[in-house]
Amino acid sequence: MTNNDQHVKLESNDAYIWIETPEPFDFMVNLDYLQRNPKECMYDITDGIITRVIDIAGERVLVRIDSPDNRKLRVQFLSDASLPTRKMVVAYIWEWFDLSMDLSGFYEWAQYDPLLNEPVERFYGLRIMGIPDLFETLCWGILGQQINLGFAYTLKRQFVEKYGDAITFEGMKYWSFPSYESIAKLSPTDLSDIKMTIRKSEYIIGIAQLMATGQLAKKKLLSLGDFKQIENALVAIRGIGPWTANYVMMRCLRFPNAFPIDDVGLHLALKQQMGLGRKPTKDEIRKVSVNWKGWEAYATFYLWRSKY
DNA sequence: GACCAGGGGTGCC
DNA sequence: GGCACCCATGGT
Repeated sequence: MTNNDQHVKLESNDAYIWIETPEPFDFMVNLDYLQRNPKECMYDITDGIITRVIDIAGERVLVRIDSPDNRKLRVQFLSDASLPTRKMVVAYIWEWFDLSMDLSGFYEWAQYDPLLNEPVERFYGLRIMGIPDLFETLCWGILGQQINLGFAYTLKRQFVEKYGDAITFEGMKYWSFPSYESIAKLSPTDLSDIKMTIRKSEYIIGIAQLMATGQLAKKKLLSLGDFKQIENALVAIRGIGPWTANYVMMRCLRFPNAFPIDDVGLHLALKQQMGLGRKPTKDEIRKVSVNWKGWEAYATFYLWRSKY
C-alpha cells in the first residue's frame, strides 16, 4: 500500500498530486483503452481528462486525472479529502494503472513474437488497466459472460444507476459501484427489470452474500498465494468458471500469467493476427501461447487492443 | 429468423 | 477431465 510513496509528492495543501510512472508508460495509449466504449459509466473522459469517483472504504472521493507530459499522472481532488485518504486514492490509481508491474520482461521477447510484435509496437506503454475492487470485477465478469460487449455495458449502466450512488458535479453525475452489502439483500427477481437474466442475478447476489459475510475477500484470496489455489477457490464459487476466474486474476488480482483462454475476444484477435479465416482451436491457442511464459495476461490484453 | 456474443452449470462417461 | 446439452437475451 505504501510502495508508491517514493514516487509521490504529498502535501495536504497541494492543488495537485503528481504520480511518477515507471517506464514504459504512455498515458494516451492507456486513455484510449479506457475510451474503448462510449457507454462506460464508471468514469468520464473529456479532452484527455478522466473524472471519476474513487471509493475509499465507503468515502467517495471525486478526482480528475490527466497527464500534460503524457508521462506523469496529475491528480486533482474535487472533494475534500484528508491526507490519509488522498494517499489511498493515489494507491488506488497506482493499482488501476498497474504501475507496480515491471514490463521489461514482457517487451524483451514480445517484440520478436510473430503475433505480438505489431501490437507491442503500436501500443507501447500500455498497461493492463485494472479494476481494483473485487466485487466490481466479479460483477463485470459475470455481466459479460456470453453476451456482446455493447449489451454488457448497457447492463452495467442500468445496474449501477439503480443500486449505486452518484456525486453530482457541475451538472454531471459520477457514479460509484453498488456495494456488495446492498446487493446481498436483493432477490434475483429484483434485477429482472434491467434485463439481467435470472441466472446472472443469482450469481451476482450469491457473490455479494459471500462478500458480505466475509467468506470472500480480495485479501483473503491473495493470501492463498499460489496461482492454482486462488483459481480453484474462485472456480468453486457458483457463477465463476475458468474464464471469469482468470479474468479476475488478470484485472483485479494482477497475475501477469492469468490466462482467460476461453475468451472470444482473444479468439477473434488471434483469428485476425494468425490470418486464419476462422477462430483458432484451443490446441492452436495453446501452441502459439507456449512462448508467452508467465505473461499470458499482458499478451491477451495487447491482443484485445489489436482487433480494431 | 438465424447466428453470435469477452461462459457457466449440469449430467454423463 | 472431457464432452454434449441446455440456458438467456440483445445485436446484427
